[in-house]
Amino acid sequence: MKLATWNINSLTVRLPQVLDWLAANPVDVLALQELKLSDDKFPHAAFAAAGYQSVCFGQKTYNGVALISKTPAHNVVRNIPGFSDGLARVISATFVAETDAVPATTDKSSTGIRVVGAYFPNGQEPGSDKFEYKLAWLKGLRDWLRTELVAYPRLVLMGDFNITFDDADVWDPEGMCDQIHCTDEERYELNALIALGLIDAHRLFPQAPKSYSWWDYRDFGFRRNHGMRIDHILVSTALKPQVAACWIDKTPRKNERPSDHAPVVVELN
DNA sequence: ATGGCCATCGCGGATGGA
Repeated sequence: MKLATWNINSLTVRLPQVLDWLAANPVDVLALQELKLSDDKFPHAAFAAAGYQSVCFGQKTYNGVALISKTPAHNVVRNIPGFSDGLARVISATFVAETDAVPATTDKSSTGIRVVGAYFPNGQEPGSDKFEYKLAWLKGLRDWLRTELVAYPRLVLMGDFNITFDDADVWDPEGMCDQIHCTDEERYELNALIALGLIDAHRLFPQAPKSYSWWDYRDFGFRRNHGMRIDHILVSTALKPQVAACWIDKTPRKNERPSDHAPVVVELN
């Protein structure tokens, strides 16, 4: 089973690139972030024509998330139950791989994989109202995931986290020290998610140094590899033995009018 | 360097992103 996450920074602009990428990289589930469109504008038909189903949680202009999949999404949940949020940031569902097809009556929590696709708040600047919202949202996510992991031991949390783990995820650690995505408060919350029983799939494998998932549009950021690794795939401890590979696909960042983020992919046996 | 780029809304320039 292959899963991927990609912040596409407007599905209206990037739909052709997403379809091209899926054609070249068939995956079982693709989590998208920053759709920047409302549900009534979501291109279900275009994905269906490419052989994919889709469930979305859209929002006009900002945010918006979706799960694109080969097999149906079961038990779809939008946002974080228990955390009041007016923004469309999280969509979750259970998926059973085509090869693992089971009768419809079977409990999918035992054979399927629970996928949580999330667009974490940016936070803008430490100390700002948006930063406080980011920390509150992270706490809400953590409290909810603690019980989700009990209900769904086979769980993948993936998306645009807008947080780096440490200096290895940052092209300019000195310049970004205590800046947004790199503060101790954000990293504390990220490690608190890890402490729930989640593992960074990227670091289960040897990776090229300076592997990033986002590069600033300004100042030739991609060409100079001035980036950060802020898009992550975390797998639950129960899934860890099945993780076969994890990589960042920089190819679409070389497109014309690219998203500033690259897709991250994980392969499960 | 109070910046650079990009998307949105909407038609100028502010806001948000990261």
